[in-house]
Amino acid sequence: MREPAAELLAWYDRHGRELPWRVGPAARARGARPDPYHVWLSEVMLQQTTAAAVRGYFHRFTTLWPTVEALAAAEDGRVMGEWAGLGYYARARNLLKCARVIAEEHGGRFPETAEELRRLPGIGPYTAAAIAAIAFDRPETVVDGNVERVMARLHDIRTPLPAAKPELTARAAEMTPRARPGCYAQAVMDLGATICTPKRPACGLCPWREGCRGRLAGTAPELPAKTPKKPKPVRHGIAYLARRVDGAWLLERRPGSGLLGGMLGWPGSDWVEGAPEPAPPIRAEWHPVEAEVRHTFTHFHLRLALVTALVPMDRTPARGVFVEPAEFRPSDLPTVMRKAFDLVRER
DNA sequence: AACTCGGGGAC
DNA sequence: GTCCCAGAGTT
Repeated sequence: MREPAAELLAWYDRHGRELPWRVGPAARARGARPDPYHVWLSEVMLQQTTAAAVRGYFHRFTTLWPTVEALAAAEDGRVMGEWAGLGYYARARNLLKCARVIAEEHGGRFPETAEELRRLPGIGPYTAAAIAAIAFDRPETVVDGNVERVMARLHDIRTPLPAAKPELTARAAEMTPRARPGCYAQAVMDLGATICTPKRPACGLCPWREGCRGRLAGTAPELPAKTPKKPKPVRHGIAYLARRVDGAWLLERRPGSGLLGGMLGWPGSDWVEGAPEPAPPIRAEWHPVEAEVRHTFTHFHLRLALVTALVPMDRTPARGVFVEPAEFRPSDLPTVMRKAFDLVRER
């Protein structure tokens, strides 16, 4: 049998997924390389996000902003609006920061080494290695959730995450080939996404089944072990959806850091575990809405009460700004805010 | 090392 | 409902 890396690359050439940010086998054979801008953009979008969710966003971003310079020149609110719904909004803020550093300090070209890439906003150990390997053919080792799972099973490593991370990284590095490191990185991740899945792995189809110690020991489906996570508390809040008589909606740009940072939203109370303190953003006759918005964030469940009001033209809000119907795009809202709008719009 | 930070699909 | 996902930044 061939080296494991060669075995996996052969599997990848036959079974690798076709994705918009990838260069296919035929083009690669002609010497084509992926655009580093596309690699970077896709890798940031793919952080903790499935390929299926990224597809449409990747297409819209590359259409609106074909180069990193074009993205660097975009307005913040426009980029945040296009990112709306994809989640983890710090990624979008750092995406813009990074684009502007690349445009202004690097002449519009991405650095080619993982070490240099790592210093840029929003590029951590994984993304730096991924860009260096995929875009610049550097023999870097990428370690994402897929690689951790594959390595834990292949080597039957039963230490729970995150403590097992250094060992998993070391194992992954040992196996990384000098040839085609970008393809190899994507191959391991494809293996994790399609064969070595979290539940019910398809070991019978796996190119590494012969040497897999986890499969032989019967531990594979349970690996990697993880330290138990805390239960999510329930927080409560009130959102105020004010409509002016001309149809404008009262919206607020959220602070540039923290939850939903930099995104557009409805003014409201703090979100707390007890009873929320009312905080109407404008003097008006508020009407409660029967239904509430339920939404789950990374570390808490939210139940959001909604109130609405119709306000006259001459009244000034204490918080937020009125946005005319012509310039209001519900798709600019993060999901929890869009849910609130959808509930109120129907009434 | 532990938290914070979204959203959707699979189960 | 829980778990997972091509993780990074902060404390």
